[in-house]
Amino acid sequence: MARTKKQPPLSKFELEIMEILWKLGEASVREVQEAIHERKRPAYTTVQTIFARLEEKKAVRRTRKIGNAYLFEPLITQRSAHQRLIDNFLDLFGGSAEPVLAHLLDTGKLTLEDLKALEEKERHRR
Amino acid sequence: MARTKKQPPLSKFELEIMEILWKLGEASVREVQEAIHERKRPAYTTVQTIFARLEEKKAVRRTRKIGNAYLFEPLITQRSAHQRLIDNFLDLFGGSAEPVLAHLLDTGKLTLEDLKALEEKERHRR
DNA sequence: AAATGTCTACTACGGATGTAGTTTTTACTA
DNA sequence: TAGTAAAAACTACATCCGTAGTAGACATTT
Repeated sequence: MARTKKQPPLSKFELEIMEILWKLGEASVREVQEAIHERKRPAYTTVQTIFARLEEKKAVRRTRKIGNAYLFEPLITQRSAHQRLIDNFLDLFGGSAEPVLAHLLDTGKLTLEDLKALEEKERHRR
Repeated sequence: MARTKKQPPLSKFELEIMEILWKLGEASVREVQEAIHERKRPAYTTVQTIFARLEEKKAVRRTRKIGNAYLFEPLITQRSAHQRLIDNFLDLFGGSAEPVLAHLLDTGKLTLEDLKALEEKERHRR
């Protein structure tokens, strides 16, 4: 079958940028940079570099130019990116979710109540 | 309080080596290298390098020498390493497990039955 | 049009990681 | 004890990532 070119993974910071872009829909480097909480706001050119890398990775593309700045939009969905992240992570644990869940329960990160709530939601979803 | 020195994270490959070492308990570089399925078995010196890095990270230590080879043993538990991995991962999703779980359910990686089974186990565990 | 501000494009750099070659040491063997 | 095999120790290197500086282009404002 026609394989869709496999996307390279996004790094933590690249993902943060994408999260903002998914929220804004279309934005300039400046807008994204300023959307980052000032405590952790990196230099403008740092964000620019990330955009360049996201472009290479085909995760975003330039749409149009406003003044002398480009606007960008996502080329991948939040859902697919998250999916990829989760899959990669699960791979570390042999590919199945169960051991991870067990761990979450074991450490109290997930409670019986959480489980029940999820179950309820799941039941309604279908 | 007396802080226990924070361990640096383990990379994917470092973790794979650790998994083998946890299973073997105490082993030489050679033993670990040969325990890797030949399809993905790296050069002996590659494994050696990883052991050196794991030593730096205080994840393993040399115990004794057999012939001219050292034996190594884990200094950290599998549990703690997994915990760290999971925590780091959850950070990507805002620190809580719920969105990840939702995703797993959404994509069928986790079913209602899985949830119920987990719930049962959890109930018994306490 | 000249000055000023803002943006893009390019370059850089250190640490982490996967990967392995080369040199030196060590231990067993003939 | 000299030779050889195996391991240790050291060195190397490309790629990714976070981080940002600098030079040159372009747009907006006097």
